[in-house]
Order: sequence, then C-alpha cells, then structure tokens
Amino acid sequence: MESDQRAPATRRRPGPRRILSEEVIVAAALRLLDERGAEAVSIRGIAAELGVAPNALYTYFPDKAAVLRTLVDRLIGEHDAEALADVGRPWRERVHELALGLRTRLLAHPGAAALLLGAPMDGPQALLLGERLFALLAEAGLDDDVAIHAGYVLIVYILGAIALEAAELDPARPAPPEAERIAARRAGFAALPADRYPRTAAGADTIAAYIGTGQFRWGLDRVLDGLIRPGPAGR
Amino acid sequence: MESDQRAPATRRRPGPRRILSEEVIVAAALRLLDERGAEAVSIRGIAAELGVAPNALYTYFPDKAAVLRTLVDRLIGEHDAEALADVGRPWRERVHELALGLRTRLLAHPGAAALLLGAPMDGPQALLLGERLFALLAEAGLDDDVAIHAGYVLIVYILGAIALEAAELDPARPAPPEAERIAARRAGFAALPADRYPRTAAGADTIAAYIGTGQFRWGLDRVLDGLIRPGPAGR
DNA sequence: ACCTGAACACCGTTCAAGT
DNA sequence: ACCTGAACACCGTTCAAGT
Repeated sequence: MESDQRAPATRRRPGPRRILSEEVIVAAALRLLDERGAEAVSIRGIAAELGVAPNALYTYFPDKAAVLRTLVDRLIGEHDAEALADVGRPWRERVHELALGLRTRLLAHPGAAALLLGAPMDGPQALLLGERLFALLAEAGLDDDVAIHAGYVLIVYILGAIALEAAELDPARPAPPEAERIAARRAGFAALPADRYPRTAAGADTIAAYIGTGQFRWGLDRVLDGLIRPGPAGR
Repeated sequence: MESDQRAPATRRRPGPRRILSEEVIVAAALRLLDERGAEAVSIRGIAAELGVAPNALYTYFPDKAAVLRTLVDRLIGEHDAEALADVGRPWRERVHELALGLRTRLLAHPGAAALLLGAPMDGPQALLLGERLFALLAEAGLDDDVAIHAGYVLIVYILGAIALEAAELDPARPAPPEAERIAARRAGFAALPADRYPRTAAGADTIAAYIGTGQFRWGLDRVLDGLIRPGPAGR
C-alpha cells in the first residue's frame, strides 16, 4: 500500500487520478449555462456537475473568469474554416456564411452571448476568426491595412448584433421561434407612450421585426457596402 | 414620546427617515464602479457606501440587476438633446457628436461599458436615444422604416465598438492615454506566432491602432456610408 | 500533479420586527 | 413607508494535507 515506486501503469505515470481536463470543465460549464442560465455557472456548480470538489478546478484554470473566456473562445471557434477559405466562391457569400453561422451557434447559448463583449477578444479562436475575416476582405479588394480596420468593424457589428439579440432571450431556456419573439417585442413597443417616443411607437412593427436572420443580414450587407466602396470621407 | 399622532412636520409626512432615493443609490453604485471595479458593485457594498443596511435598498429596487440597468440607462441618457435636434447643422455632424460623446462618457466608466450589451436596451433613456437617431436618419433622407432599421445598425456599431474597447480597460482605474493603450496592444499582437496568425502579426501596428477616436470615427463613417446610400442588395 | 476537507471572507435576498 | 437585525443559502478562492 505504501509503495508508490512501482512502474507506471501506462506510458506516463497517470498521477493520482486524472478525472478532469480543460475540455470536460468547459463542457460542464456550457451544459450548466444552457440548462440553468448564466448565474448557475459557478465554480461550485461546475464541480458538482462533475462530481468533484470545487477547488479541483483550480488545477486547470487560474480563476472563474478564465473558464468563461475559454468557453466563449471555443464557441467562436466552431466554424467551418475550409468553406471560408474556398476561393472558388464569392467572398460576400462566405462572409455571410461566417456571420450567420456564428449568430446561429451563439444564439443557441444565449447565456454565453452575454459574455461575448465583456472580455477582450484575444483568445486563439477569436484571433483565427480575425485572420479569416482579414483574408476575405483582402480578397474583396481592400488593401491589407484597410482590410484589418474593416474586419474590426465587421466583428463589432456581428458580435454586437448577436449580443443585443441574445440579451432579450431567457438564458435558461432555448430561444423561442422568431415569430414568437417578434410578437413579444411588438407588444412591448406598442405599449410605449406615443407622446414621448413617437417614432418608436409608430414604428413598433418595424422595430419589433428587427430581431431575426433577415434583419441581421440586411445590416451586414449595409456594413459591407460601406466598407467595400468607401465614400468621400474614405481613409 | 409615544404620540406619533402630531401634525406632519412638513407638507407630507416624511415617513420614518427618507435617507435614500433611486438617485442616491445609483450614484453610489457608479462611484463604487469607478473606484473599485465591477465586482465591488454589490448590494452590500453600495449599502456600506451609504451607511445603511443592505436590505434597505430593496425599498427602491427589486433586485441588483435593476440597479445596474438603471445605472446604464442613465449613462446612455447623458447627451445634449438640443444640439442633436438642431436642424441648422448637417445630420452627419450630429450623428458624430452623438456617437463620439457617448463613447467618451461610457469609456469614462469602463466597468459600466461591460454591462452595455448584457441587457435589453429598453430603458427610457435608451429609447430616447433611439428616437433621436431615427429622426436624424429620417432627415438624412431615409424612409421612416428604413431609418429604424438603420438606427438599430448604428446602435449596434456604436455600443459594440464601445463595449469591445472598454473590455480591454481595467475597470478599477481611469483609462490610460490612447498612446499608451495602443503601445500595449502592439506589444501583445507582435508577440503572436506569425505562422498561425500571419495577417494579425504582420498587421500588428494597424490592429493595435484600431483603438481610439480616429478609428471609431472611421468605422462610424463606413457604416453610415453603407446605410445612407444602399448598394444593389438594398432594402 | 491532482484532488480533498476545511476554512475565510464574502455574496443576494427574505423575513419579522420596529418606527 | 422605510429602515434594521438576523438568518438562509449560497459564492470564489486559499491553504494544508493526502496520494
């Protein structure tokens, strides 16, 4: 019992147990986020989910913020890199695919979307996303340094729109169908005092309908228009 | 001593004490946010700042989230409404003023900026901001419902850019000068492995410089260009 | 190296009570 | 109506220890 000098069972000595890993922890955090909302994602909650003592997680992450940053970065990274690099397809189509794909995946985890713009976008997957956007915009004819500025503007629009849309969702449960969300918004805006917010009340139907794929795409196209064919104030 | 039947001291009976108010609570929260960062803003912390028991705040706000929502909405509302409505000045100039002013004020409270896109923008001041943007864009020649969509895109860009920029700041202390922030970014990007992030590393200087008024304005102009003169895919 | 038990210094919120 | 004391059910993180 006292001899731990014996040869390693596998190639490397397995250490005491090796139950956990970064992946397993992040996966548990995401599960918690989706099932019980943002405030259920605690170190203690994740540990309980994994059947482990809370402080076990500190072997893999320095603090809770690091877990969340890693989680967000992984979600950002889940896109089809090959399709984006396929030079045979028009660049605008590929930007659409990137942006819409990102929106779909992030809205599937509304709790995570709230964390999107709360920390610097400096994770490895976020940087890769930037690389791909820069390359796409360079293909579209922009000079390298303009492409970089333009890529940042695009990221701001894409992530900002997703975050703002996700803010209306209940993070504890999957997003209701678009039609339902629009109806709820319409009711809210129509109830506003028309004397104070005349345009908002009058345009309630229009504003209510901003949520959704179609409008996300419309805004994306307008931003791309502005970036690709700079106006008189151009850089 | 036992008779509390006497006539009210002032016009309305003052109640037991009336120490607190919504304004005082929000102001204390903001002070805490600026001086000691986001995580110092707790119900208990605010109460201590005000010399009051923690649960006293529940007379004025239903929960902590409501305090933060009100705080953000107030910050959004601090702009010069008259200057924006001044029809004598070009609309683009007024949009700039609105956006840049918002950026300056929100970056002065980096901790608050992180909360910007975490909750729906449905506070009274946020709605007023929307009204003003819609009016400006209608002046710029957009149809009413297009102006509403365009206004939303603008808000997404403006708030998204501010949030992303604020995410790099230490919320516990005032923002360092722009040059210093750019230098710190440049060092970070230049240190990236060039084989994995070729464009990011090569463009480190450019990316580092994205932060700042000039670039915020450049992006704003590009977005406006796209919105005001819709391209072939226009709505 | 990896995990546990126990503890520290906190949280938000609720309840019953005092004025 | 407005505020307090006390309590409940939590937090994130650290430390010393076991293997």
